[in-house]
Amino acid sequence: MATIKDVASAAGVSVATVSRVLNNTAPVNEETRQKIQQVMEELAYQPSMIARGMRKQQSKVIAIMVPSYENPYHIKLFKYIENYAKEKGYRLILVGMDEGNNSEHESIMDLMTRNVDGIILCTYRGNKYNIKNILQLSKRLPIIFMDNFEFDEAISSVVIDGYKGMTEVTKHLIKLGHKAIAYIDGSSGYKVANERRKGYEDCLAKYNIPVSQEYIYYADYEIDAGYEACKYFMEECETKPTAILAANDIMAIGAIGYLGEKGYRIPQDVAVAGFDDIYLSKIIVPNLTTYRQPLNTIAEQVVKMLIDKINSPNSEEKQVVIDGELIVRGSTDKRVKDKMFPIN
Amino acid sequence: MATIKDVASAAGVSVATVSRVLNNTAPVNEETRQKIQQVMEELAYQPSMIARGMRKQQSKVIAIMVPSYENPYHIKLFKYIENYAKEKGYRLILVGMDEGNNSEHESIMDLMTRNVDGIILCTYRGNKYNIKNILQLSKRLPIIFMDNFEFDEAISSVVIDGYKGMTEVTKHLIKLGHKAIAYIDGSSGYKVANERRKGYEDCLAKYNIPVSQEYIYYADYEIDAGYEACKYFMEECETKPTAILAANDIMAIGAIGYLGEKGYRIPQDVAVAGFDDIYLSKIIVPNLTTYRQPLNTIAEQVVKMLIDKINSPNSEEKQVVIDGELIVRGSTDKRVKDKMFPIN
DNA sequence: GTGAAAGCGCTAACAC
DNA sequence: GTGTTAGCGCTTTCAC
Repeated sequence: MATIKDVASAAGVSVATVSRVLNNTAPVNEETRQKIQQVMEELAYQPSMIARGMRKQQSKVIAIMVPSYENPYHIKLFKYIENYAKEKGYRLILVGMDEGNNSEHESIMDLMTRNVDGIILCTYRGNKYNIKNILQLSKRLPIIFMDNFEFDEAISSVVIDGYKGMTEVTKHLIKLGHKAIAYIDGSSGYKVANERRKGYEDCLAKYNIPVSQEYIYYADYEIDAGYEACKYFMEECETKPTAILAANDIMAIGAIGYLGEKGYRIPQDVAVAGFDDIYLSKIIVPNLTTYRQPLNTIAEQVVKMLIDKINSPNSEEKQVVIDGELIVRGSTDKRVKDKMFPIN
Repeated sequence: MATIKDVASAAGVSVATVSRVLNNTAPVNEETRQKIQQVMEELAYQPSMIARGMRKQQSKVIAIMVPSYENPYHIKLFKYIENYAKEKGYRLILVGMDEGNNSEHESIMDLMTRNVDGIILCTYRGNKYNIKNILQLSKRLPIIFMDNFEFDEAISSVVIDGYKGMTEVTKHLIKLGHKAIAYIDGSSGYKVANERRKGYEDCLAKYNIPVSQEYIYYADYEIDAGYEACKYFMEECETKPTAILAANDIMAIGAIGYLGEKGYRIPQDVAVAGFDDIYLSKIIVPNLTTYRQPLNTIAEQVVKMLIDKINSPNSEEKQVVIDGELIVRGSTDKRVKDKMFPIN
């Protein structure tokens, strides 16, 4: 790779001048500029982002940390965020937290040694001690949380309104006549999961349906857990539920897998609903009723907030809550026909 | 972030000595070493990878370029490769080529400005002109191709034996009694796609089944195309096929989506098979017959080859071909029962 | 309008 | 066994 020095000497000017035309940072004689540009062409010169970053102490890259690569929800989110970030001149790097034993804290430190300008933290699953640590880090490195876990201190976050969303889905099930509605919880103990479950519980209560602990299975957002949860409901519960609601789509799909294997009809025997609206919801048969997260809006918002924070580190922290939308499909309402195409 | 200079002055030594204990590059007095390590602890010092990379002209990061983020196949591959790379001290960055109009060439240039040490090119879809360009780049930056497109020159690549694989799947269908077997092609024109299709064609020929152009639909590896292809076969072909074979799983799943919508029974009315064995194959009902790519082996191989190439840039290029395995499931053989769990 | 030079954080000669 | 120094490729004062 040609360096700025190569360009300078080939053009018979100093590196400073080359830098000036590169960055439009000071007026340069038109002729000289032409000459320099021409040389840059010839040498196929590309400025080293590394050197530039080192000098300016910023890299124009941001990282997004997700719990795992397996859930299409996060991959899709990554894609949207990458698009918005690109528009603003930032590259994105994806960090999955499922493999190895790296804690969020370690990963963030690692990212800092690579000069990332900011981080989008998509799920925090560490312990209380680590939370303190991360909050500490967030004083030095802009971080936007997408997990609204309970804090003493204010942090910047953008989340969907899980309480409201789950209330809507539950209501939908109740309106359909269900009373025995089981719930597959997410990673219990964190606010996102708690909020969603509370939406379910409060909605039941509102319609005078008792909330039974037997009908709540504490899982981890993964597909296999959805399968296991459903197995538990159908094989262990005194009265089998007529509807199963999961804290995310992927677990709902696990549940559908179990029901399919055992020959239950969906939704006639058991209705199933999820949360997220990943594309699998339209692939699975029957199509999955769910609560759509407007990923595009979320992505736009989160990128905007992060970049604002990068540009003015001392601006105050703010919380943004975004609304989703109930999507009714065949897994709860048999009148709705499956319609896969187009998927996107 | 504390710098090496901070550590040095806090420990009362020179930066060189600190660097020595950091890299174990020369003997250091035990007491001094202790002192330095203690100071590093206190300051939570982490060496800047950027500065180190700048100095050593290498970043310890490799990039993997994939056609899109939508196909779980590539995401899974990314995950495996990331694991092996991590073992060797490399970080991975993921670059999807589907959005925006960046060519492979531009993306590679961009990556070079960020000092990536090597690239895994998972699919090449540019034109002939660009191929020359990329081959040129591969002289300066180690690249391993996972697409075995036709070249004059030798390049390093690791690919699965698509010809053999597709032959096996086709044979399986024929053994089941099918004669009207339609084929959904991948991105036609590239060797991977051509090889797979040829496997299908040659196998038909071997069993004296005429190869009909009507039964070949040229698609693009995406799910929607699989749906469209199937629609074409079932609505336009004079004699409807009794089996549909797709160049990858995601298209097979698109086809299943169409068949499901229209009420065809699988495999009784139409059998469907794919290629890859992504996890969706076990989620879809009925489970998909496919040809399993041993991603773990592939990942290990590709990382090894890339790192070898990084370490000795002038070693000769080599091609590695890996075998897969036919996986028979309910989408072709109704005796095989669906079994989703565990998914991984 | 342009050049010389310092410096971002690190490693590696080279000297002692 | 340790310190001094040059330099990776760039940006940015500060002179002129």
